[in-house]
Amino acid sequence: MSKYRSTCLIRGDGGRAIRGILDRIGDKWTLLVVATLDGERMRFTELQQRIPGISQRMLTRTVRHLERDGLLTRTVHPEVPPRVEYELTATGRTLIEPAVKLAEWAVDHNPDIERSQASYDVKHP
Amino acid sequence: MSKYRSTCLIRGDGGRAIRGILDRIGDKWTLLVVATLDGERMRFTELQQRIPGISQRMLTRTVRHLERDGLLTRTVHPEVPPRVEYELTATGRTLIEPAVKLAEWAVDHNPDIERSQASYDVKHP
DNA sequence: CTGGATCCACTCTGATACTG
DNA sequence: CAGTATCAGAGTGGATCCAG
Repeated sequence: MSKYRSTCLIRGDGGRAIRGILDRIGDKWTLLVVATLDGERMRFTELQQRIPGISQRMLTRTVRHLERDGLLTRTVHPEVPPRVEYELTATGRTLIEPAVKLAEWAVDHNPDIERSQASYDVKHP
Repeated sequence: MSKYRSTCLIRGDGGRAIRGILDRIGDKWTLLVVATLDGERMRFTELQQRIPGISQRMLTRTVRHLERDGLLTRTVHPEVPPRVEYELTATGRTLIEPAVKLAEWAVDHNPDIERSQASYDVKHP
């Protein structure tokens, strides 16, 4: 038997809750944006510089989604040239803890997983 | 400042670790399969029945990926008709805890998020 | 500086039909 | 029973160009 009967939290309602959060953070950049904003207010360009590889388009899309979900605030300063600052909301900050748990799991088990993949691949040509 | 300086776990190496795990579990069915197998050995059809909406094709793909990653074992019994049983490995079981944390976060904050989305949508027609 | 608009390549998923 | 094969639709991400 399992120690985690709480898997009902994942399977409950046919998985709608977990599906919702994965739709939110399961994409390529969302968690990186959230982690980068952890504890700091930051403007668009700085955010882009701190996330290597993200394009303007994807950064725009990602912060828009996060703003819509209420996980960050977007502040436009009425200046020329424009200055826009992003900051996590209280709700957004609470996401960091479970996300870090997941990252810890990834770091801890990546070696095992990569070994398993390698051995699987030689057995299934 | 933030309580979670451990965000370096997410941002470290440019996000490769977190990207890896999201590629693994960020799809539509993987976490549901893992949660359904929690603590039980189960065969293909039973698994499919317990995960409403999953197609044969997607269940096959999902368990194959999980097998390759070493998160579950696939046991083929040499019988007719065939019987194939799936079971989480030790590594697979360790994934459940962080996944449940994420699901808890989703359940806790879904009301807030849905309210935020609704208010965002009326303001951005 | 911020980010909208467009185009394209690729992937993910589902439906359907077939098989040892 | 437990898959494989094929096809089509939707979504995602990247590159590029343009604008307030």
